[in-house]
Amino acid sequence: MDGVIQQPPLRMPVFALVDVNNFYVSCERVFDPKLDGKPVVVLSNNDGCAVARSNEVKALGVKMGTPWFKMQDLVKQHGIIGLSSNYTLYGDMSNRATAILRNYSPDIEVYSIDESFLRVETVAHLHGGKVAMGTAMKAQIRQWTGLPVCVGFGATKTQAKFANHLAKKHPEFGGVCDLTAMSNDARSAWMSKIDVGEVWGVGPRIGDRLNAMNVRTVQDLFATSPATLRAQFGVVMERTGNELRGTSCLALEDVAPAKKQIMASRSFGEMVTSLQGLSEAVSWHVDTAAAKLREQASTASAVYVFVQTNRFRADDPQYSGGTVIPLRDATDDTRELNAAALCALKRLFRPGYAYKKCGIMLMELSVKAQRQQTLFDDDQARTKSARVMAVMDSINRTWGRGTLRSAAIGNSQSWAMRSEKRSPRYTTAWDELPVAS
DNA sequence: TCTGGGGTCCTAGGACCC
DNA sequence: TCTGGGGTCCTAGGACCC
Repeated sequence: MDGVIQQPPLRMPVFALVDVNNFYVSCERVFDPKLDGKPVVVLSNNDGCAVARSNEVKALGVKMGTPWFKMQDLVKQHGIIGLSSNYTLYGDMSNRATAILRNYSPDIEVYSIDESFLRVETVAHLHGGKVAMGTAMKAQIRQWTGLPVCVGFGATKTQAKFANHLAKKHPEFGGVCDLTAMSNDARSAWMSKIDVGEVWGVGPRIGDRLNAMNVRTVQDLFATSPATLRAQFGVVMERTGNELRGTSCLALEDVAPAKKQIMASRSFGEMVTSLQGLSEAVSWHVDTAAAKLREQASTASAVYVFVQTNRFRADDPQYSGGTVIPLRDATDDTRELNAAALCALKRLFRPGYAYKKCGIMLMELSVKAQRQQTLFDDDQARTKSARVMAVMDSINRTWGRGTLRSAAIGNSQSWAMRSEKRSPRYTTAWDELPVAS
């Protein structure tokens, strides 16, 4: 009607969860089609554990986190292919998939490297409905990046997660499942078939306790009263139950909140026994974490450092320790953070141990622009520090991390992690581009 | 020989204050 | 012999997520 402002109808929220199947393995397969149909695992740093498994490997019963050396029998029997993780490649592929999703809905939360939530209630009709929209996203991501995804729709994030699980595990959905379009009977039937441990927010511990209460399936949890969940498990599980029943409690976080702490740590490729070796590794971690700190325009007021021996070698003498150094002034200067970290390390270090791992955490972060001035502030020094850091970040952005780094890190890096089976950085390094022949 | 790394939130309990 | 009540802040530990 002319002259009348039409109020949009109030719509209940609808969330979509788009998730790449076996993400790391799928990235590898995009560039090496010979991996298709073969059992493939991608290994954690140091080529330690399986962190991604192809369906063929899952079918062999290999669990997430299984150490590579413990699956050598299966590797020989079934020809499992193990690849070192290539986070540069995965990060770039993730950005490409996310860019496509942004064209479908402006309300998007990039939840992890391989999953995004979207609010779709105001845009799904543009694509002919939710399932049609999901199918279109799936096809476009496949065509433009080569990655396979599944899509789940629900009235809440927890429901969307569940719908995504159905889409992934049950071929009859064709990779796209809309829980909001199901009849109550159909929904309960599916929920009755799935283990309660699959619900988002139910981990191994709570899963066991729920089982002990005879809550075994998703439907059982659906039917458990909020009061019971509150009394037995607390507010988080109460919320999970409400979400499962369709009351949205978890909002879409379309702007990522700044991190409250930033951590960097690694196991060593070889054991480290000297203070010098540990110092180099700690400085390396400070470089990494401080770059992230500046990226989110924060400063840190404390640095935590920890060291550990190899807890899996029961016969070796064991030692682990950590300590926090508070800083007088909040800072984002790598050099100041590093000085504090090395001071902490000197306190922690005990000779005579074979160290396996160390790490640092930047804590008590605050927004740089709101930094508290202190009595002894030296503005000139601050400005100079900011310039040095800006140059360092800019060089490292262009030429790759570690191009310009603290001298404290050294060049030998005997502690560096193993990564012997890494694929090329096909999309981000000129000299590693794929070649068509 | 070989066992990942990076986060968040909640709760309970103690210290301390008035 | 009797021994308050309410509140905040901090920390450690436990649970979860990918």
